[in-house]
Amino acid sequence: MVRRNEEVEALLQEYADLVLITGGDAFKARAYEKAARAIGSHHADVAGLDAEGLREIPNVGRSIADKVIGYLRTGSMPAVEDVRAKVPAGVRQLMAIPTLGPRKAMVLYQDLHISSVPELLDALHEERLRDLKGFGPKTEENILHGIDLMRAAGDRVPINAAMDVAEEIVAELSALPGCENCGYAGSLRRMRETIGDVDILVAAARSAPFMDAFVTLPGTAEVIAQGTKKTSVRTTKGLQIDLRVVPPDSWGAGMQYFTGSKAHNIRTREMAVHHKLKLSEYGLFHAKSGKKIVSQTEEEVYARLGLPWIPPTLREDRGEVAAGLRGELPDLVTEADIRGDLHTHTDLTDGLAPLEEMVAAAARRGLRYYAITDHAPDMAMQRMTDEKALAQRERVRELDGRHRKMRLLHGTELNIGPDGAVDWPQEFLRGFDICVASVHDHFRQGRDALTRRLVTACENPEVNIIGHPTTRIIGRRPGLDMDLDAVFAACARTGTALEINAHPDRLDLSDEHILRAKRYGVKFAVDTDAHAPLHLEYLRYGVGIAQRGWLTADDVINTWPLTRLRRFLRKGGSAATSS
DNA sequence: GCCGTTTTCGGCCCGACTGTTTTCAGTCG
Repeated sequence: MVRRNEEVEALLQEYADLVLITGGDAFKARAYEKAARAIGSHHADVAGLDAEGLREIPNVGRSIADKVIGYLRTGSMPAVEDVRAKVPAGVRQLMAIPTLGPRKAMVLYQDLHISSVPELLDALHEERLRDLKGFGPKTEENILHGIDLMRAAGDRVPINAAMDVAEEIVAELSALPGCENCGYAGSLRRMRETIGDVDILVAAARSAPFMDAFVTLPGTAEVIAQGTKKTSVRTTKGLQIDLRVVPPDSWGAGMQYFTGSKAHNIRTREMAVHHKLKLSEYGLFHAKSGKKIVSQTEEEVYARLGLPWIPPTLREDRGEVAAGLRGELPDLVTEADIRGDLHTHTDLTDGLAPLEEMVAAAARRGLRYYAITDHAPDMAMQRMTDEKALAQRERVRELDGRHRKMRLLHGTELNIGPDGAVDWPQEFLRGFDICVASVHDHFRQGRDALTRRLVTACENPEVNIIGHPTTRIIGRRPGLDMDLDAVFAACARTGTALEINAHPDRLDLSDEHILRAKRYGVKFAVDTDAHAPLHLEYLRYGVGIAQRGWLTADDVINTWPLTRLRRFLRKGGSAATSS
């Protein structure tokens, strides 16, 4: 079963938002936010905890523990229901618009009775916001821009949300008698950064039992269509899921077809036509006789077209077919290749778990090395100091060696200031094993200044990795406007790696940027940026994006043995060219 | 509402930026 933590997290976060919208105590809202975050990233399923167990989660006290227990028992939380009755759900949706917070959302609702994004757009076009206190022309512009950003993300969901649902359904359907094969296909299998709808494929002689089970799964809000070959539902969270059942011997052709992409399928079908064949979801057939040739596995289908099996993450019609024909498909990096995580946090700054817990979780995942990179002092809210960093280093050195197979690196995530300088003087930086450097503020400096800023950071001899290089937040904040080619060139020249941040809301760099950067000879680091042990699992999404960027293990520094990695970390050493 | 080598009350991640004001509220990280 899916953990109930996410649903409890969402509920507590909603309550926190509603407290703010209704002008309640900001500290109380903050308390609920912190509890929501802690529960969402707690390792154990809250459904299995009693009040005492819940209170062991940091930032969960008596009041919230009791509310959660009540909710898990009855399916409702009265405090939330009360405040929901006062504020329409749409008002909270307004807060999803960047630059629109709880106060402005409340003003819009109270003064203009606006409680949805379309109503807000109408009001904007009718210039009804002009008279509101605190709303000027720039506010209008920012709101319009924010709505555009949200629209661009459309109804797509982050990949981890889709993955959780898909894996749950695959597990359920796989357990049914008669299931020969079951898996997810579509953009999820291709590891796109966001997912529009989830495609599940089953191979079975009879489809009815699967269709019946599918529509009655918990979480199904609406059955959009139900047939013998295809059934579609919408979940309570609004995600559409299509289930297709194919005959057992059509499994391979079905997976190939439903995995896509559309452009890749057009390319492969053209090749079939060229060979006087016809490719469909049921198999590869002789065009004239209609006689089936192959259909059981993807490998067979590709082989009959003269191609090696093409990894799903490459199936975007970006040259994978031509590369396959030439026998030049890259040997893609896999999750198993990753030996270490080079960007992680603890509760010394904004992480949720103590150093010891993060390290233990990393060791359990079988990592061979692990870097702790808490925030640096220039991010004022994190309250980092020299003393804290040094004390942490001492603790890291003590812990190092306790996990026999995993070495620890002590690092930091520096802030790249407006001029490209970072938090600490060089001498202090030299004490770290590894330095990630990231942009956390001044996002709108202008293209030239931003480019110079990143290039300057690369040129710092102590900076090893540029963290979340564009700083985009998917669906919320566009990437920095800078000359990426200049930055990529600077990384290659200085021996600075670019991060592929695996957090599902970031996935930064994106696949297209990776493809571009690789041409400069840049090296990459696939990191989780974990703020809790559970986040270490995000690695798979980072690896997915790396694969979509055609990266091999050699391109990714945290697949390397530690000795080679250490050489790379001494910038100017020869590691970047040797292998 | 949570929390405690400043403890059971009184703090709570702090500072900067933006856009609106004309001294500051709201938003963000």
